[in-house]
Amino acid sequence: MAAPSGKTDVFQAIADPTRRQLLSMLGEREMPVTVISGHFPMSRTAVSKHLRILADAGLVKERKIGRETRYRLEPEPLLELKRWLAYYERYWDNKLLALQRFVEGDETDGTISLVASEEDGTRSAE
Amino acid sequence: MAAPSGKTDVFQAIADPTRRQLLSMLGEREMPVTVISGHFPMSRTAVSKHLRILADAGLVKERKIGRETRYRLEPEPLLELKRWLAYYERYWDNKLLALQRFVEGDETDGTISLVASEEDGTRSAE
DNA sequence: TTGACATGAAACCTTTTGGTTTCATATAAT
DNA sequence: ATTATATGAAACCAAAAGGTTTCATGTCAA
Repeated sequence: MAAPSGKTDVFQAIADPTRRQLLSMLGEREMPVTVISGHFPMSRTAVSKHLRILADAGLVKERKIGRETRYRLEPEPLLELKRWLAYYERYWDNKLLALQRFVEGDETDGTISLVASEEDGTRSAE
Repeated sequence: MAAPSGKTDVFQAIADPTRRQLLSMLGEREMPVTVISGHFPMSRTAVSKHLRILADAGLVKERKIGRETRYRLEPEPLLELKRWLAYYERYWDNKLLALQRFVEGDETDGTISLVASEEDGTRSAE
């Protein structure tokens, strides 16, 4: 499960479904490893390794209390994801996209005409 | 690079930096494989496989024109990511979070008192 | 002080990933 | 008709990922 190396990328960190579940679970409340791993079908050690990866990505913070280590969500690194995603917002209100495809459609064999996207039934010139 | 199997998860798809770069490149304009791969330090075949993964995730659409295949961005699946991320917005304007940590911070002696989760009834107050 | 918890580190194993090279096929160009 | 281009499929490979089991260490409870 990834060398315990430092600094994992946030995209990488959230790629795994188990880790996403961990995040949502730790968002609710801070929890020690044993309790956390009780919710998963894998060994405690495996969960522990996932937690390390999340920690390396800064998505989770640990805090020792007596003999147990509690983990909690640290949402800040998700902002990077948010920023990345923000770039693509421009494609959702798809005026730009429609225009772009119109232009591209032009320099081909003509088979493609500008069929607009699903939610824009208005405009399907032919 | 993943068996050419069907249906790749979008989180998985964007985990790879090369694939993220592909997305941004194909957002600009539709392009054939050879041109695309010219921008990457790896073989054309490798790029082609990345494109297949993106296509499996629905993030990219292909269209054959003569002997070439052109790829373009299909942003729609990113909405899943957006929705996922939206859940964590609540942690950024962190009133809730602050309160939660205050309560948790109270039981630093290791005795878990009242904070019992839905499913871990096992460890309730004593 | 002895024993039971909680946890991480190590070593190990199997499957997936990201990449390569070689080959086959379809279309274009001469 | 023949050759060149564009691309995907196959077979192969090394490294990373996701797990497991075993062991060591630190802390709490009797």
